[in-house]
Amino acid sequence: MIDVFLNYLSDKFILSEEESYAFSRVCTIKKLRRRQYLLQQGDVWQKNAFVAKGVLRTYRVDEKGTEHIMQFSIENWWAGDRQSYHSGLPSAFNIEALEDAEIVLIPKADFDRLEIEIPKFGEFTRSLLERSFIASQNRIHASISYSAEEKYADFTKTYPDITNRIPQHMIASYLGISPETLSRIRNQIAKK
Amino acid sequence: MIDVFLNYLSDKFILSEEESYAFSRVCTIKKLRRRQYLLQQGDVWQKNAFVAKGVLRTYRVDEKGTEHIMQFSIENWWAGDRQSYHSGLPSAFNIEALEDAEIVLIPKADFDRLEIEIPKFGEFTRSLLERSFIASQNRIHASISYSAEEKYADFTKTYPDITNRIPQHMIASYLGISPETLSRIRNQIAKK
DNA sequence: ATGTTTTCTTGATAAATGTCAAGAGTTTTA
DNA sequence: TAAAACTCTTGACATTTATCAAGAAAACAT
Repeated sequence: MIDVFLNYLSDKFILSEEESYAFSRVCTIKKLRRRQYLLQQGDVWQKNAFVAKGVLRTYRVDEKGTEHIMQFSIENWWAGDRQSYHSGLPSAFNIEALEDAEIVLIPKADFDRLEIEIPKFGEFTRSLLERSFIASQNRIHASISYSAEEKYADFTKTYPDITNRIPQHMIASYLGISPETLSRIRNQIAKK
Repeated sequence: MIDVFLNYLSDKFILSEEESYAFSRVCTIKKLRRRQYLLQQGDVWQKNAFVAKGVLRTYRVDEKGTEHIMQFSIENWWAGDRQSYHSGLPSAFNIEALEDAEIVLIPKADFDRLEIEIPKFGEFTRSLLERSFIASQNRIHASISYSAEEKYADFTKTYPDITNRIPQHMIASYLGISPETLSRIRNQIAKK
């Protein structure tokens, strides 16, 4: 499964054999069963997680016990909690596998070191962060501008690969609407 | 006004005199009157803008003509459009001064070069980006989890300096609620 | 200083969305 | 393979929020 990760990297920038080895040396594989947690609220997150297989959800639970999904991560995506990663404080998030999954883990210390030792890698993670930021700006725009129906249409268009792989009520949670409303929206669309 | 910018930088990392000079050489000052634009939809954004004085708003206009505010920028903050900056495509945003403002501008080419020539600066802009990303994650969390009243409480708590400096209906726009609803929420709060 | 524009409020009403509850269909688990 | 858990749908109703309209107050511009 480390191959999946090395292929991903070599697709993003030119990777020598030594560099490839430097990565493989610091990677560990974590296999998760469906419903199993990669991170639980209260734990400190000090690593980087690359999804080689499966689907994860990152979510928070509010005082009323309602879950709010911040992110889905599928193959070739990353998961984690940047806030806890940088602050060293306990995380407010849970990260859970929605399907059996295989995750490539790199400890923070190694990851941070490799970013410096392999400048192309540092540049890549920066551009990843830039794109993550832009994606989150787009999500904010959708959430303050769109109706529930428009939010759903935007989601399915932006993430077609995720749409059919996860329960509908989780898409509703991600969009900040109730599962019943989403069900009715889909019913409306089907009638058209 | 470049002093304000140089003070800001030297507060963030140790800045030698030569480095200080390197920055001042590439900066230009743009004075904006209230209502004047720093960026208009359709223009390509290829610079970095630091607010030395005043308040800016970054917003989009939808098909119905409704404005949606993505960001406010006050003294010691940055403004711009990262998407246009990196893609070279026309911006979907407008950036407008809400008060007379003074902006320090650095062309993209110079900025990108200084990030490399002065590694501490590159690290700083990266950490700025990390913090911007975390802030936008928090905004997403608020927007999918909170009621209109909670969103307003969260805003005033997170940005007390902005709250009293801009018209209420613009906070409503930023939060994705109608100005009437925000007015009623404030009325409720006042009664308690 | 005064006319103009902007901002905020309030009421009446409409529309969107949420909540609760029940049931059918599906998938998972033991 | 049967029971349990989960998922989705639908109806009835409640609540939240938006819209439209009008007027008062405040800020701005000449």
